[in-house]
Formats: sequence, structure tokens, C-alpha cells
Amino acid sequence: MLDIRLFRENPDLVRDALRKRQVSPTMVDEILALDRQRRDLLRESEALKAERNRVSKEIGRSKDAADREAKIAAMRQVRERIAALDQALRETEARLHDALARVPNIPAAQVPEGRDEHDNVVLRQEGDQPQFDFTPLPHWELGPRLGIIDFERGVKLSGTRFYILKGAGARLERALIAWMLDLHREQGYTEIYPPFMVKEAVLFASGQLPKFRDNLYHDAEEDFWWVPTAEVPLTGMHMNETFAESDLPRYYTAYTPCFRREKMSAGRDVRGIKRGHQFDKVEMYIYTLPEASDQVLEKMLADAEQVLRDLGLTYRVVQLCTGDLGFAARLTYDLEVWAPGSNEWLEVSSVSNVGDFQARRANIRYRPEGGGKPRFVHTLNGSGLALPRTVIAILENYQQPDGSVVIPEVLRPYLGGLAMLRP
RNA sequence: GGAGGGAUGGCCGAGUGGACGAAGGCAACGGUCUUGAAAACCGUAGUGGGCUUUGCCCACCGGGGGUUCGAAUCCCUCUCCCUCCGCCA
Repeated sequence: MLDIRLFRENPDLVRDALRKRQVSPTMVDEILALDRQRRDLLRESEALKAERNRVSKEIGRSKDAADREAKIAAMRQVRERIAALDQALRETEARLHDALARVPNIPAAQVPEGRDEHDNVVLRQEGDQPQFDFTPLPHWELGPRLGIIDFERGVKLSGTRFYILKGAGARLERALIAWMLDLHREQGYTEIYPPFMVKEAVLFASGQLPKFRDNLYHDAEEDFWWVPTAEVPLTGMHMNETFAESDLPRYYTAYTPCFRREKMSAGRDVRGIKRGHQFDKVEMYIYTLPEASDQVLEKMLADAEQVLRDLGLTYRVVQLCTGDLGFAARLTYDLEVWAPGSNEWLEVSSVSNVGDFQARRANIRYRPEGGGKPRFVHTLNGSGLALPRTVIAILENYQQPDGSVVIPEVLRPYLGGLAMLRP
């Protein structure tokens, strides 16, 4: 959520930001009109309330019965008018709040301008694309051959975009989660095991609602929403809290499954385990002082990169352009890992500085050391990493001519020493 | 699931219709005293919003709604916490 004052004081800055994001800037004028209307109603209502407060006190003190009756009658009228104004005010505020809640964050100045993902900028590549003296298979062939992925039975249970991991496949998934959490813990993050279902207010706080309702699963009878990412509970965890400055920064890491309806990508990536309705992810999340957030973003990026480096995988760092930036983000780096069997770069991590955008929605502040008004914190989030695509990369990069797959060294202690998957 | 009891400022805690944004205590901050500190004493202090911004006004006592000229206080409702009973991995 943006500060309404930004619209009043610098509407062109907001319009410009929306244009760069390929979003129509007409909402700016709508918001300014609602803001004007709100303040007009508020002024009128508050003036009447001041009068009511003043006269009511006089009524309490008055000894004159006739005087009291006259004032009570007059204030009855005032009450009616206040009620009508407040009703109009509530409606205006609801519309203003809803409009404001749908405005994306302002991109940071250094974000390259562009229409969509084709205009993202590859900053660097780490490692070379491996050469094979045979044709590398895609994971959707390797998995079933190794007996570790069962697509048919996943579909039998739950339909398209579901699969079963079996035997060493299930163990590999679990090993990756445990290893990533341990790595992040060593990097300074506190491990969190959050609820996988949260209230609507939490999804609003992190920015998923109201705009992305269609991509979420929710319980029909109760106020439960399945998390689409651990970023959601890790934001909501400190909702309506005020930190002491000395409490910051806070580094968190969490494993959760992520549940997404994927309505937007119907028919895309239907093969393999690249895009499912349920997938595992280890997430990093940081609360910082505003001044520190840009610097902390670089640490988070490095921490995510270490996962790929330790696995010995080839990846590239991509800076998202304005048109591809997520709703809440002001600056985002994607990490894409090379998958030789699928023959594509797979997004396994998205590392973002959100600024105060979520903090404002979630009302998360800190009190400056020297005293003074509470200020909003900055939040950052980054995957470290998304599991299925990491599994894809491991299977496809470490496959051997005979169809077996070598397990990366770092994972072997988590797999009882297992070094090789064999058909 | 049933019965009962709760939720007040940073913390504790008083307050059952009118000078209550809220006593008192603790903690915090500033000052006096002191070589320094402690103690003692004096003082300052909440959050958000509006405006014609040395200030004035509005709102906020778990959330929402209602009664009333006027609500922390009365009514309805929701959420959460505690106690007991039941059920349960």
C-alpha cells in the first residue's frame, strides 16, 4: 500500500510508476477524487461532533430543565446528521481503501524499464551450461524411470498438476528442505514453522488480497486461506507490532508447502513437476530499518545464490524490468537455474525488496532509538529455494548415460550417504 | 461441543451514564540535589486523523454494530484468552 500523501503531493510520480509497470494510471485520479470527498465529509462530521460534545457537556451541567430540553432536542437533530455523514464517510473510505489496496508498489529508480519478462536483464551467469555426450532427458522421463516420480497416481488422487514423489524422490525432497533450512540458519536466519492456513487479513497484509484472490485456495466455511508462499505468514507474524529499533533486523527462514490455483497459467507448463497446485519452498524473510534494506537485499541474494552454488548448479541472476515486477516489490532479482533436459532456464528464486509496502498494509513499525514517532519497517523476501524446480535441475544436470543420477555431495549426509539414484 | 470468567495506555491496575484520553503504581525521558551514581523531589510524556497548524478539533479503553443529548461504563454480535466438563491425533 502506498501512502495517500504521495498521491496528494506527487501524483505524477505515481502515474509515471504505473505507466512503467504497464498499468493504466487512471486510478490515480479516482483515488484523488475519493480522498477529496473523504476529507470534505470528515470536516463536516467532525465540526458537528465538536458541537455535540460541547453542548452535551452543557446539558450535564445545566440546572434549567427547559434549557436542557431545548438542547437535547437540538442535539437529536445533530445526531441524525452525523449518522448520515458518517454513513457516507464509511462508504467513501471503503472505496478509497479498496482502490488504494490495488495500486502496486513504486519501482526503485534503478529498475530497468520494460514491457514484460522479455525485457528483464541478465546481470550475470554463474557456471557453464554442461555439455553431454548423449542427449539429456527431461525430468518427466527420468523421474518415472528412476521410480521416484509417479504422475499417473498423483492425477488419480487429485487431478492435473499433482504428482507423487516416491522412495528416494520423497527422501530427496525432504533432504533438500532440511539442508536449505540448516544453511539459512548458518547464514543468520531464525527457523520458523508457521501455520499453512491463515486469515484473510494476513493475505491482505502481504499484498495477495484483494487483487490475487483468483490464485488462492480458501475454505468455504471458515476464514482460512491456504498460503501461496511462506512470505504470507512471515509477514503476518508481526502484524500490528511496533519493534524497538534494537529489535531490527530480523532474519527468518521457513519451509512451507505453497498452494496456488494457477488459473492464470492454465495450459502452460503442464508437463512434469515444474508448476503444480502444491509445491514446497524454503523462504527467507527480513525486517529491516528503511536505510538498510537495499544493502540487506544484496545479502539475501547472496544467501540464495549459495544454495545453487553448493549444489553445483549453473544459474543466472536476472533483474526484473518494471513490467515484470511483482505487485508488492520495488526491486527484484530472479535466480534461474539451467535445466538441460527441459532445455530451459527455470526460475527457482525471486528475491525482492518490498520497502514499506507490506509494512504499511500490515502496520508493522519500529520506534527510532532517539525517540520520535514510530516509522514503518522495510521487508524483504526471497526464495531459498523453490523445491520442485531444484529437483528438476538436480535430476537433469546430474544424469548419467545409463539413466542414473549422481546426488550432490552436500545432500548425501541428509540421505544416509546415498550417492546415486539408479533406475 | 457444553458451562462459567475475562480483554483498559510500554507493563500492572482502578474505573457501572456527564470535566474520563482515563486514578494509582512500575518502567521511560528531562531536571533539581550529588565528585559521580543511587535514593528523594519536581516535571514531561500514547496512537491515528482533519484543519484556517506557535494552536484548535475529531476518533481510539479487544473488533464491529446499537441505545442515549452524552458510553471505558448499558445492549447485541464476533474474535481471542483463562477455568471446569466432554471428545480427540
